[in-house]
Amino acid sequence: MSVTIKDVAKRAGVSPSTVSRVISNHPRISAATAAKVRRVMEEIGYHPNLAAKSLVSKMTKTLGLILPRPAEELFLNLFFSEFIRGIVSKATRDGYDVLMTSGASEREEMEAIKRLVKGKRVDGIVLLSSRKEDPLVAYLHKEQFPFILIGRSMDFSDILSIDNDNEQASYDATRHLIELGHKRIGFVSGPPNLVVSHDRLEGYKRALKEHGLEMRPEWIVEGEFLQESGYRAMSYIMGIPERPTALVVIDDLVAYGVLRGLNELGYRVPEDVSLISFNNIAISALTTPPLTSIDIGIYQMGYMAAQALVRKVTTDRDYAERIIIPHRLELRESTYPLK
Amino acid sequence: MSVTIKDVAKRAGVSPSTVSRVISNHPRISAATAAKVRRVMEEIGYHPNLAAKSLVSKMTKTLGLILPRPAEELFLNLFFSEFIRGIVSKATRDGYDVLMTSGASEREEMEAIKRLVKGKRVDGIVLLSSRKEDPLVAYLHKEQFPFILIGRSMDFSDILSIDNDNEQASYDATRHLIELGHKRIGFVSGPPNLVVSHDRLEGYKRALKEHGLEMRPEWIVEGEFLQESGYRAMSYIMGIPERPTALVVIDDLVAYGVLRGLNELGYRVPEDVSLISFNNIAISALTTPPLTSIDIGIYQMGYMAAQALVRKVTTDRDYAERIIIPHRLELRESTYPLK
DNA sequence: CTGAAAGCGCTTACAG
DNA sequence: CTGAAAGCGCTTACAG
Repeated sequence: MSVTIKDVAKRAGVSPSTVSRVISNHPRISAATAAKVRRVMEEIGYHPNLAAKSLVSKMTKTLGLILPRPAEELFLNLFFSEFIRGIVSKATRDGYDVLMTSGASEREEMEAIKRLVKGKRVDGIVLLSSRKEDPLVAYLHKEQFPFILIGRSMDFSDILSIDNDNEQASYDATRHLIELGHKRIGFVSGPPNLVVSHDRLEGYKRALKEHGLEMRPEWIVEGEFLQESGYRAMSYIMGIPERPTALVVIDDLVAYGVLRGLNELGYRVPEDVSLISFNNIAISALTTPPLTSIDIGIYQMGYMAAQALVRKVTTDRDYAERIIIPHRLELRESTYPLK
Repeated sequence: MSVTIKDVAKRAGVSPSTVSRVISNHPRISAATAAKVRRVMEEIGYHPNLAAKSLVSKMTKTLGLILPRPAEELFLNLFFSEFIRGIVSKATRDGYDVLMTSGASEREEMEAIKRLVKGKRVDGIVLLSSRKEDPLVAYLHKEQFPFILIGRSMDFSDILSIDNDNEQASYDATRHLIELGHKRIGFVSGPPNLVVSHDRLEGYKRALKEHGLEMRPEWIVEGEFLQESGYRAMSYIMGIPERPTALVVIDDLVAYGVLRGLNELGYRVPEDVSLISFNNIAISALTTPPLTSIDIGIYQMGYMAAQALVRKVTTDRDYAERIIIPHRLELRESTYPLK
């Protein structure tokens, strides 16, 4: 009923094999034949059936993407679309589509991934999560299925991953405050079990140490990637006798909560407290005052992830690497020289 | 090399046909046979090859999603992830995956869609755009390929689509301001060629008319779905001798710009100007003051879109309908009784 | 440079 | 209730 390779062959007066070879640009096809076949394909509107193609070629030209579960999505949600755009742009450009699935629980997630892998649904997988002892990572690693991890694995060192240098980024953020003359600098962190929280905290500590500044445990608060978390941290941290004059905040959304908290307590930003945060999502330019933020190149991360995964999928050799996306300080009005 | 239906058959001592029937829950299979086959499948880790399955069944169990082009994405970007979540959740629950593609230009977009349709890559398509005279809509309509449009088509009345009642939503927003005692109410709109701008403007007009209030052309400003657009509108609209005391704004992000503009001009919200907007995206609760906004049920729209499309794909009969997602006023601090 | 044939891993009438 | 056979639309050694 729909147009197949046989219809083209018949009409062009060649065999199906030849049509197939024209499609795949086989070198040993005469220019004349190729031209004729192509003309016929155009005429009768032929499009290859991808299922048939992938059944025999074992390639799907598809990249799989596991959506983070709602509970974990909070952090990702705000730059998710940017990230997706990066992945899909590059994938499409390279001739790949992107297939998304999700699972409501860890078990469902695992089933979804098995379906993709065992069902030969995709050629490679992008993993947005980087939990400790992640079972998805362990599974894909064991199966030797091509995948790329966004973030950093704490369990395996030989997997393809893409990340920022979060330690250095946080060092740079802290140094920026130090250069403005701040001596008492606090850190509003995220969940302590996430690698990104850990790395950013380390960078902060190193910057203080290298500049001979004091680091007090009470200046460091852990929390969630939620604005409420930043909000709540303020009533605590601003009640300390020698309170910080500047804060490094794990994420823009958290910084937004910090901003609200400070406002309510009667502090002004940046006059009373300077604020620098991470991720540079859309809202950071929109707050009052606009937030100085470390841009982590979200779109680029998606784009590069697709690029690296396609390369891994198409080249034979074992390919494990850690790709680092550069960060950049976006200076806005929330940071201010200490008076 | 990978486990196929034949391996299962051999090991279970039945024919491949029988295994296939067990997988598809064919009614005339004895319970004993089914149990035995299932056990073997479990034992040797069998997963059906989806390409083979879809080659013969003509079903892909996949929904296609065309990403909006960057240029048009501005409006969608902020609730895009929410929408995707809705689609993917429901699709996954119904056993469908979601395939995303994009095209950098209109031509590329059309090619992408043809590839999905002709290549039998997906069973149905979700279209996020609803431009006037949209060639994608026209193509899918002509091909009779199952699809659902987010928004409203101006060209065809017989296509499956999902939308808000934007006219009524805007009526409700305006009436809210009227009930607070406002008499001079302005409207900050979006691009005039978008259906959504048109519908919301109409609702605003109807509310004013029904309540016997004056409607002045200079109180209506058209623009883009950008915060700069709202920002710029303020220097104009607040310079009018009899300026509005309240504004209906087409989108939260635009309202954010309005807020900034009013701040700079020395007006306070809501004391000097009340503000209500649409979409209730994440940032609307985070502004100062938080914005009263019409929630349009973005997640639900995605969820219902997937549901309706799956139904259309799985049922034979011709199925064209306009689904309306209810809206809801989320009252926050940007609207205020007129003093 | 091109064709005939086998096969990828499934499903589904047809027959029993 | 179950099996043998044909076929979905491609690709790819093999042979010429």
